[in-house]
Amino acid sequence: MRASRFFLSTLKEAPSDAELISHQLMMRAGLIRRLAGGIYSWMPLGLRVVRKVEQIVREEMNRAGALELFMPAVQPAELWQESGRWDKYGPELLRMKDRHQRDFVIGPTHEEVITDIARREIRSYRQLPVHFYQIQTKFRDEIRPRFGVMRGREFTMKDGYSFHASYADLEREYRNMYDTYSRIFSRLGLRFRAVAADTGSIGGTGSHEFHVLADSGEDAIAYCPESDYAANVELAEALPATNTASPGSLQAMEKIATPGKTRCEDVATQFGIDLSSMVKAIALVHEKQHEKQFVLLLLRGDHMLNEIKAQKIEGLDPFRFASDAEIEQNLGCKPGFIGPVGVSTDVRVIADRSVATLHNFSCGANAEGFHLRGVNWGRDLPVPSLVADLRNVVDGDPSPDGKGSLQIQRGIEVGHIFQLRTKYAEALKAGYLDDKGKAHPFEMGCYGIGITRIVGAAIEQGHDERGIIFPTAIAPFTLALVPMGYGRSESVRTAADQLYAELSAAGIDVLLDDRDERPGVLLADMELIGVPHRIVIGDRSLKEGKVEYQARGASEAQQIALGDVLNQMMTRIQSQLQTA
RNA sequence: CGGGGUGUAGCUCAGCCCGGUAGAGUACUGCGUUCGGGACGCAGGAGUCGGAGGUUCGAAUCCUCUCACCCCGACCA
Repeated sequence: MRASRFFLSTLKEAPSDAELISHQLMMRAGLIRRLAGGIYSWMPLGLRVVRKVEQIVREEMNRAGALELFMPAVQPAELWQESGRWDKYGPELLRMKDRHQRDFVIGPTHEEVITDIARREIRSYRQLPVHFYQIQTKFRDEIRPRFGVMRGREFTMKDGYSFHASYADLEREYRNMYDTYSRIFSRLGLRFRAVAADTGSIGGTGSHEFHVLADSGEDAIAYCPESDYAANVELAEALPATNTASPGSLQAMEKIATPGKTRCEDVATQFGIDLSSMVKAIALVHEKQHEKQFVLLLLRGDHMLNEIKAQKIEGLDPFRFASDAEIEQNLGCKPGFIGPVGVSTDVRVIADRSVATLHNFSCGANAEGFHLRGVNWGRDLPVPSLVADLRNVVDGDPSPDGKGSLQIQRGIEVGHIFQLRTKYAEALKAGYLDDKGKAHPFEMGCYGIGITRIVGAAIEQGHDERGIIFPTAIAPFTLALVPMGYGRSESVRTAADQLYAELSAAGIDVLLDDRDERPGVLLADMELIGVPHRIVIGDRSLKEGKVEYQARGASEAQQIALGDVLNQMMTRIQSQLQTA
């Protein structure tokens, strides 16, 4: 491609509403343009990246035996009502009516449609297993779309669904997909990690997420460097403390005035104690039909509540945070000073494992402006009715597999695989006949990859002060030819044209920057848009029959003889595109 | 949904407090010089001042309503 005939539209400054670095760079490089909140156009340059990602995904899915199809983005409400998600999905599901006032949705996912296809098409165990996938536009009406393409409302996703006659076969395909995904992200040139995940609202049992590692990631991953344990912190178990050291001497419980100190940090500072000997009480209300139960969850001051873990506690699902009025009514005190000491037996108290082993701790006194210190279980308050794992793991916690300690790293979720089992097959009555003529629901798996999010994630992972550094596999152009004075120097033009023809003929995605701009502009643009390989052609080195090569992100350029360019570039590029 | 903020040229922003008919940088067009790291000079084009209503002789500026976008909040004990 010649830059003079392409559409490069770079900006010196990013729009002020772009906060994430990848979003800013995508705007500056002219990869995307915003149409509405969370909705973006892919410009020609950006589309090239998307297509390369799609192509790799497609190749690996096909290689793994999955079959591509293409389902409608617009889906009738009936299917969603049948699966029960018309009511369950909430406002994220974009609904609309057609001219006959019939309800439709713009698909945020396609379990219903694919299951409908399967129940119509698949009758016999002999047709199984089968795995269908598509690369489609999805729409999820996020409350707060942000971060550009990373958390947009409209996005492209590869979603695949597999159907099996047995759980064992589903497990086989699940492992197959685990391996396929690992291969895909390796080929894309991304640093990633597969982690055990919560199955979330979609249901089912086994589940892994694939995260691109980046500090700006929205998810936290707990992993153990000494083993291969890795899980989303939502899921990672916080083990009970092992060092049940003797309490030493028990202090007397005292009530101390702490006016205005509503936060654990403030109280710990006043008391001159560590945050880890504070106990914070989180007031919840469990409400289900006529039941209404006021609950206090106890956590150490330095720990965070894990709502997913709490949800799983018997008798807590569903819960919500208590209102100020409910707190006063049950504890006789404003939030900020509440605690577990002296509460009515109507209040259910659940303690985190790390709280249950504390001695001489401090907490709210259930009196405005007062906290207690020197509190001890059994003496000052009853041992909690339930001790559970309620908190997020933190850096340095023991690994659940018992092999060392955990570290926390941030990641961007770009892939997710699920064992759905028979959830949708049962809801939509989709099944097959076995060799005895007996009917069974399908065992299903579902496998997603966020295609457009990958572009953002790759930039989060690869950039510097000059712009994007794309991995070779997904760069919009693989190699930039930058002539110094294309319009002025006959020899430069000849050499550039010849190299362009040669490299293009060899199948390399070359961008010849023949624009009539000053050298600084050309170089800056090629760096901004993230072309990983660059050859500068100028009269200076051309006199010695040489050009300059520099990898994006490398600190120095090197001279290459004109005749060696093709070979050297082929070798370099090929080595970076090696399949995992 | 609750709180805060911002809407002025394609982009970044000033002007608003204190009303007098719109500016800078960048980008764009033409000419000239320049040309291995986002050049310079001259000349130009470009804005319903988010929208509606009101106050006023006069509104980007003051008032009311409205729309859009952004940020924070859903971990607070």
